[in-house]
Amino acid sequence: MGSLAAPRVALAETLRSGQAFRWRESAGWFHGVLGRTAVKVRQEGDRIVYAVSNEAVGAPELARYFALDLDLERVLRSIDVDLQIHRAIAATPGLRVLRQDPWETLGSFILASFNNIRRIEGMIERVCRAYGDPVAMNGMPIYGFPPPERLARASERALRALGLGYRAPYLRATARLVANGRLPLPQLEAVGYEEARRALLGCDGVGQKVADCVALFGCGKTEAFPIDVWMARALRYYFRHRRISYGAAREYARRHFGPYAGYAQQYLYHYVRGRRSATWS
DNA sequence: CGCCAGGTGCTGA
DNA sequence: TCAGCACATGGC
Repeated sequence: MGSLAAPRVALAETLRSGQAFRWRESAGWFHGVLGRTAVKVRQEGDRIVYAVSNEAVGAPELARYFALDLDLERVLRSIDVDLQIHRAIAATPGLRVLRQDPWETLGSFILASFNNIRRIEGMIERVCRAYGDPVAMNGMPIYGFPPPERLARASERALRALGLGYRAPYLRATARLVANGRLPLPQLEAVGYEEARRALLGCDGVGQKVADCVALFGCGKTEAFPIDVWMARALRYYFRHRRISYGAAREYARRHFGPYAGYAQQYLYHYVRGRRSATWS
């Protein structure tokens, strides 16, 4: 058991904000897996208390995962540029953008397309149980996200049997691309947003939105601004009835919010989704 | 039951 | 470049 300083973090909202799909809440703890390590976390005021199944994950790894090195106050000041985002920040001031494993993020968001979060969680859970490595903590079995080599060898039929639907061949094809080294995922953190985005767009089942999600949540590109149906609703605040292409909206957002547009995106997403039946005329 | 979900790929203008 | 369409599945 350990703990680390996490000033003004909103742990539960962050883990439930649709960027990670594997955290489960039970008896006051959030249980998850980082690599081959089972992890449970809980917020106590300005600290994150944690326990791990092995020493591969400790305070440095968790600080990185939760982006605790980032000065959130400064980031929020930089994106707080209009009334809508101001309200979104005020609603959940400790929301954070996680730094997740690029492969798990890529595979997960391929499954997430044109889907709902509840079902996404179930699909990923079944993929992990079928192909992932088991890790255990307190006798509770948890399975890690399968390495690309494992999914590259899975048959489309077997993946479909897990309820992945038409996304099964996409996941398999992209796993092959990564396993063959033709998509150098670990290198994408070091290149610029545009280059990372271009590389990701070469994957089967990856369009603009998924590429932006992976760039933001898995490659550290804080300027990435993924636009799903909820974000399209939030963007009506800026565009009203005007029809606007994905690319034009994304570029507007990057100019409007700056280098941390991705944080603005996460705040707006969480805010709009929380008011799902609100009147945005 | 019908509608919706953190969209993508393909086609035809 | 862009609109229109099919696509699996299950939650609500």
